[in-house]
Amino acid sequence: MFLVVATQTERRTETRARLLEAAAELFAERGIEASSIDAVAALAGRTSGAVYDHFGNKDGLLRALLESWVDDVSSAVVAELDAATTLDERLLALWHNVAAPPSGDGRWIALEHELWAYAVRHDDTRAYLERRYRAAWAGVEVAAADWVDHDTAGIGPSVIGLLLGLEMMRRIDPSAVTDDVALDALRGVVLGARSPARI
Amino acid sequence: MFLVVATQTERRTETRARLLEAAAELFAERGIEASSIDAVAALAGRTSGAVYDHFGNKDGLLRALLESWVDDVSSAVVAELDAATTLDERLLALWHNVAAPPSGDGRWIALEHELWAYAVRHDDTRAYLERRYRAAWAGVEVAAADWVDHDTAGIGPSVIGLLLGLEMMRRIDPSAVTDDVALDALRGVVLGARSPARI
DNA sequence: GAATATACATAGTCAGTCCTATGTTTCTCG
DNA sequence: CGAGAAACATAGGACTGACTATGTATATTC
Repeated sequence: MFLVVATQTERRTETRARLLEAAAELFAERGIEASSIDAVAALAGRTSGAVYDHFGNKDGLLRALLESWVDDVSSAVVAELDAATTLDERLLALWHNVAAPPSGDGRWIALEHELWAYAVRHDDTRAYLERRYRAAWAGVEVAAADWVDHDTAGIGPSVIGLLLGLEMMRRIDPSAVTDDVALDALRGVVLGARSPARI
Repeated sequence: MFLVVATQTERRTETRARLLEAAAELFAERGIEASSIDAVAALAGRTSGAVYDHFGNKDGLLRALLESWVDDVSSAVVAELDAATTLDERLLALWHNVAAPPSGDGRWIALEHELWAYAVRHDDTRAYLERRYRAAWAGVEVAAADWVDHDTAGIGPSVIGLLLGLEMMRRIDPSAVTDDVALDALRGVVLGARSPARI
């Protein structure tokens, strides 16, 4: 019951890819702790033995998934941002990448939430996620500096947090978070950042 | 090994309260699925038998916890909002109730996240959470209508989402989300809601 | 105050999970 | 082409968790 593939290296590479793909799918859909190694292996068309040979244990699988995944998303976002010219276009591009990701893989945001929930309870994963978010925050602040004419220092967490929070609300009731609602909120955070209260 | 309390009703009432308190504690700290019935019972000074006699199964325990919890938080928030007079004071009161809840129970936001994560995968709990959030959104919109002089329809999900999202970022790195950062973002969302882009 | 009901405790079942040890088939290399 | 290695598969151990069935001490009722 073995695949007949040209070389061992090819077979190993494909197995690794299938396992990571299956893990991403299941982790996003059912949650990390609720997904068993056997279920991941089965979805990949392999058995648990393959997982342990490749990743050692469940944590190794998660770690490998994160590594293979780091900037898939952010690079996709950057590409879309480059194509936009007005502020609203850019903000909408941001939101669409969260709410309705175009690039095949429409589950990354669910995986992001799952990862956050896992990380806040597991210190080593938390450290990893902290680096990741710091980079994302910095990326937002640098990009936003080109969009508006005031200081954008410190708005990274607000923008990323708003995007994730809006997605949470959208998962509760999609009709409550239209593009207009999201756009207004994002514009408010980016533009109103340092403006004094008007009331 | 039985408590000697006046009446059976009293004993039952106290046991129920202790079990719910323990469930809230563990669910918030370790997650719902990661908390065993035995652990909840042990923390409450009881055994699993008590849990099954009171709530039938684990889902019943969660359901009861939610019921007992519905507006504890929102009523606390409303009280603090009444004491505030300026917009910034109100927004800061909102944020502090999320970031550093004063009322004894500093875990409600973690429980809220845990509940959200659980609900998006369990339809019946999701239906419950939907009602809850709709009420919260409406509450925000009604309250905000008194704070600003423009239409606040539709900002409920943005404000709630921003609060939750900011708290997520704060859990990753507390120093990244200062009161000022949160206040700026909230002000932006509330004030800039329907204003046209200025750039 | 005996019979019954109540409020739990105790013991045990069954299924699921992570992981280890070992087997088997295919590939690789001299 | 034969020996060894590589890439998995298989079997099983040890544990945990939800849930059930039953036992027992306390309270209530007649």
